[in-house]
Amino acid sequence: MDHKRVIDELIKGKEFAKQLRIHLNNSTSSSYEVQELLIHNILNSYEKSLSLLATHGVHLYRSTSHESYLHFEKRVKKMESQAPSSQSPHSEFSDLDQFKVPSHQIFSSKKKSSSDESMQKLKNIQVKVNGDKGFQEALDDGYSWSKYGQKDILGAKHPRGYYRCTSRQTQGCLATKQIQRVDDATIIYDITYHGNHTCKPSSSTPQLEIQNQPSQQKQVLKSLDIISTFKTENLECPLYNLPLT
DNA sequence: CTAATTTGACCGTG
DNA sequence: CACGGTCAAATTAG
Repeated sequence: MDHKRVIDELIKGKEFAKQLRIHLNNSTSSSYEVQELLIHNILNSYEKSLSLLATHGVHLYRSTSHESYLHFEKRVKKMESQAPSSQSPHSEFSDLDQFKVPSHQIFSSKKKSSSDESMQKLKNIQVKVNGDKGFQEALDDGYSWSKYGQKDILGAKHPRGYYRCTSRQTQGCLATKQIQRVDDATIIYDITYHGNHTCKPSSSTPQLEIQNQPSQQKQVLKSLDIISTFKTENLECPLYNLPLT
């Protein structure tokens, strides 16, 4: 249920913010990286919440770089102006019920549903990574991916890599992801997941998950190599009911 | 040798 | 028509 997910995300964000406050009040034991991680996670919670609210590809909110938090207010305004329908910029999230639209209704409200393919979920998951080890983990997140393309993106220094699940042939798994290095100084990769895996994770590397419980301190502190990897949720995808060749 | 990646062409979308 | 995503031939890795 999207309602619950949004609330979970916002709770996460709140917890991250609390942790950040603790870290800021205790500057001796707090590294810059941890602080940045917490900020990053807070923003991620917002982004996830917003993309949940912008349900089902009707409106997609994408963040493009870690600079997002530097221009956070600008971005918020932009997002608000892009936000669907009549939500006030200051609408409380406790008003979530107003966004709780049955999914079939959302689908039917889509203007051009050219094919079921356009219903595919898009998940923008920004993974911040330290060093080469982290890069490997960003590539190898529990599934096996094969690269099928690479593209230079206009403003970006680094090209974007396009990967698809290797079990596309065998299991018809249509999951896809993009990895883009965002910055030189702190090595950040923007990873966008499309669709869900219908296959099982094949790699020995377990998928990192962030639990839905509010207490995630250990998880956060553990993830200095992969600063944040969010669980690829099992959003149902109508595409997978289609016959596969 | 086969499998995976690279890379320019192609193509749809805004 | 430019940009971003995908295809597929060529090339490299295993």
